[in-house]
Amino acid sequence: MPRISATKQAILAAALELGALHGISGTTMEEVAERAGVAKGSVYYNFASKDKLFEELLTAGVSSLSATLRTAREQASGFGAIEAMVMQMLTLIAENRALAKLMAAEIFRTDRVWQHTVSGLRREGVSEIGTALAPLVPAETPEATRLLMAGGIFGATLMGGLEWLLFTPETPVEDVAAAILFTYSGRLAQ
Amino acid sequence: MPRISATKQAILAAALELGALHGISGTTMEEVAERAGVAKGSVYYNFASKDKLFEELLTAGVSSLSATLRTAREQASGFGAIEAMVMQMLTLIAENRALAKLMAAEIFRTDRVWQHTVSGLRREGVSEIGTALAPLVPAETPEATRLLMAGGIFGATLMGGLEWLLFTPETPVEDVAAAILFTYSGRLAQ
DNA sequence: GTCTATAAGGTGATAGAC
DNA sequence: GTCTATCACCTTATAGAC
Repeated sequence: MPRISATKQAILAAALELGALHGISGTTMEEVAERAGVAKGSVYYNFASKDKLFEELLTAGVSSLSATLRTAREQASGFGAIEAMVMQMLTLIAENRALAKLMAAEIFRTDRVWQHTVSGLRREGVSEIGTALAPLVPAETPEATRLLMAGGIFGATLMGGLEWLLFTPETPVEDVAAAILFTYSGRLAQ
Repeated sequence: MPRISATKQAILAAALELGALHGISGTTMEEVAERAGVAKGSVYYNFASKDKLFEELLTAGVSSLSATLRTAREQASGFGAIEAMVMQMLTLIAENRALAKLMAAEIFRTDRVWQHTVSGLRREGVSEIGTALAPLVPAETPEATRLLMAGGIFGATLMGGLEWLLFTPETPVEDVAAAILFTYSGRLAQ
């Protein structure tokens, strides 16, 4: 017995697809209703407001990313943890392409009601990577510096992942991960 | 004698600040006019439409980034070119914080009239970095792989730069560049 | 639970006086 | 060149029938 009705699920799916396409501000509740195959009144029966609707979508995405990164980190050690996190994050992006686009567009917004939610995405993602970096950087490295590095790895994976899906989607995920990880091998700086 | 009137400049400045704060869709022409200290009619006298207004803003930003990266690349060689590009891109982001936020939010949009403009930002940025990478990667590396790496470096710098400005703006730009570049030293993977 | 109809307010854009 | 006034439309949200 699903605790989420078919209608609610259809609305969420419609909102996700449209939001990825036109952004959240660019998506209207009318369009969402039409795409979900229900009337606008039904959308408002299931979600109190447009903000609540998208917040639910984003919250689910944040949880999903956090859990994925944490699991990847715990299943490997040393630099292997970074490798696993990059790989798993790329897989997640590929599986939830629309959600990834939606979140990428919102990630630096500071004026939304769900700001806390999306900000949590970056913070949790970056801090998971930061934790994995701790044993890999010199002992005297300040935490802020480590978080900047983590932000860089997070950003590289996100940008690389979206570029991959937009321009060369036929490339296997392993190759994309390998390309990003190659930059950390030290062979560029030789 | 400026070829751009004071009014036009005030409107562009207002649109930039508001756009960085609320996004482009979230910014109204009424607000832009108010902040610029002119009437809405004057905004429309200077810009044919809201789209044209923001397109002008974004176009200027793209040119600026492209020029900066090209200059940085040409003034150094080998890995030094990557170092210079990261450093100059961070400097540019710091100097044009609002523009950087505006562009970051639009960079993966595919449905806007200025899509071509913003898409050009990423493409030109990534391809400049890709050019600098050519002598640094194994000879048999496909171009697509090299561009994925370049996208990663671009994404790392953008994300690192925005995190820097949002959370630890007192950190000197050199330290931020050093943190990002450290990840390419190979010392993480040892 | 889902629908239709409508309210209430905002938005991009234009006309025409000055 | 800049202003005020206004249009036509769109958007979120709600009321009430079924």
